[in-house]
Amino acid sequence: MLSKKTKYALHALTYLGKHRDEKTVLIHDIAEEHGISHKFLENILLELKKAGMLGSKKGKGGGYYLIKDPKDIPLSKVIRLLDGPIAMLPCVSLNYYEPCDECKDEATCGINKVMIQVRDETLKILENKTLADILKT
Amino acid sequence: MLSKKTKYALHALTYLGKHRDEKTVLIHDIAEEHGISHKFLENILLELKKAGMLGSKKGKGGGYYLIKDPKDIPLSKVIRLLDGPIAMLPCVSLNYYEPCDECKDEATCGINKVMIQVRDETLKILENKTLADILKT
DNA sequence: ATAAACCCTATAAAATATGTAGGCTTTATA
DNA sequence: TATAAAGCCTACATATTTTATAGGGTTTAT
Repeated sequence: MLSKKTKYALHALTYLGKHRDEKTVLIHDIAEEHGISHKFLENILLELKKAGMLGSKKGKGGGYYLIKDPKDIPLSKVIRLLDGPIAMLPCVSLNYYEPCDECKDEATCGINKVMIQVRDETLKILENKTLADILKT
Repeated sequence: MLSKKTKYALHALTYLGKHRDEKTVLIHDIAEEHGISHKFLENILLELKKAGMLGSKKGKGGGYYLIKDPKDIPLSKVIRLLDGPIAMLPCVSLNYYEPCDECKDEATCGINKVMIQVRDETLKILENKTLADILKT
């Protein structure tokens, strides 16, 4: 399951996407809209900023804004940033690969094979669906 | 990511599948083969038994054995039993549905829509792939 | 000068996952 | 029939991760 961090990030991005006409949006407003702790969300937005998805303006009258076109923010990127691996096993993760301790031989592991399939089908969706798709509805 | 519990369960089932010729298999042997704590695995096998996948024989000379044909044990069943929901969000889980706290309206939530797709593609694999498929390799 | 707002790091609290302990019951067999 | 082997069961302990909070720093409009 996605962590709250990731869910909050997705909601925040959605909110920002819906308010692109405004110059900036306050953390406070996003937090209130979705009943999220202000400070917790602050950390999340900071991460999104560091990852190059958001820009910010400091000081009075400041706030956050989308720095990219929503269609250029794939959901996979958001999830990986906040949650880490998308794959169900470390041994099939493309971005966070690690061998499984309990596995004797990856090459002949049937579990590995199935989870590669799951990973590929999942990524097929999450790398192609973007913030723009979420904003449509 | 799958929990160790689930991974251990899958490995244990695989082991049992590979030793169907023997009447029973000891927890000890499975634990040793994969470097798993004996007592932890004991709890897991008990769950698998209660779920009707395994049978056991008590007392001296006892042990566990597969009670079903491997092709009748879909991976989705094992994962759901040990890990719970397969879906990425509670609001799209078929077996463990719950609304998301931070979501204002599920019907118009774009995140929800995408995650339904991911769920469906994932289940298409995990409900059709069985222990038998894992045993093949 | 002041207040509003983001920036940053550290810590605390809560939840979950992982692992242990220990006694109980069942059963083969010497 | 005593013994040892093996699963059954429940509760507890530990470790890890997630979620949240705290508090001061920096920037900027007015």
